[in-house]
Amino acid sequence: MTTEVTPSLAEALVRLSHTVQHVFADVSREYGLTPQQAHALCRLVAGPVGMTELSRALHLEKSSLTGLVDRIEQRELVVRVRDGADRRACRIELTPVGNRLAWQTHEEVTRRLDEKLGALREPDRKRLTSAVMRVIG
Amino acid sequence: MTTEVTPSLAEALVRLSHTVQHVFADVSREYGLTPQQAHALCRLVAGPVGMTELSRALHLEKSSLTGLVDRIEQRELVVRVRDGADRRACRIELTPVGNRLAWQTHEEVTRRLDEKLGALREPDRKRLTSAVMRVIG
DNA sequence: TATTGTTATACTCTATAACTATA
DNA sequence: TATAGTTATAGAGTATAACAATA
Repeated sequence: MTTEVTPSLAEALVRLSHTVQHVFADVSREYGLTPQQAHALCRLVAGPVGMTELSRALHLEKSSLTGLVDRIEQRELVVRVRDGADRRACRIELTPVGNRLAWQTHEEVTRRLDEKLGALREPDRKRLTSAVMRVIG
Repeated sequence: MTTEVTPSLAEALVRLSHTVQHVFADVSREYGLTPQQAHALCRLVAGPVGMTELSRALHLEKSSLTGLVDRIEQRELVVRVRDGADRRACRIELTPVGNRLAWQTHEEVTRRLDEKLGALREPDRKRLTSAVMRVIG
């Protein structure tokens, strides 16, 4: 007889995050991206940002981001656009190809997660979404 | 005027999982571990497993796991124990030090997430937990 | 002085392909 | 033949420290 213990919500969230990361990794890979590259591209869909802000969003040191952006820029998925007002700064912008790839990745990740959420009804989804939003601020 | 769009539940879960990863990375680091090492140690708390099974649990190629285990074994957080029955195989076991570190990491991650979950009332917690359980199977 | 971003360096993580030893 | 695990290799991700240019 197996003793099945219901985990705490926090524990469940840790496991969820690993599951989501695996889905994210699988999808990224199918589109020829590393998970980190895909994460950066998806963040840029919301609009161009500077290196400092992007590094904060991705929870990375700025110096770590330099190489990451170098590689996706070499693949022409993003461009560094010099800031007109502040000559130290730049904005990282998606190219049309990068934008398409970001959306495709995002859609496919969402689709696979939705599959797993299949049985949930709309009122429950709404409630859960707002609960999650409260947690992540 | 900003147009605030409510994300889908799947999108909210992706964002939540990034938040959890950041907490996990912070805590791991404070305990002198990489997130990957911490993940492996936490998985081993459930009991010793072979390389093949551990690589499946961590969503890694076996060959990637070899180095990861090498490094935590050098730090005496785990040991490779040869399997008596199958001389090709081994079980990865936590040492007492590794076990303590795994628990500490787990507890601290849980504590920080619980802080963020503070805003959530019990009915929401229960519903969210069961939705999350459905996703992670 | 503070901030933006890069470079240099050293490790860690990861996959692919080829391999050894055992089943 | 199939499975458990390793090695060799190459590339990507990451942090720290030091730096250049600009504010």
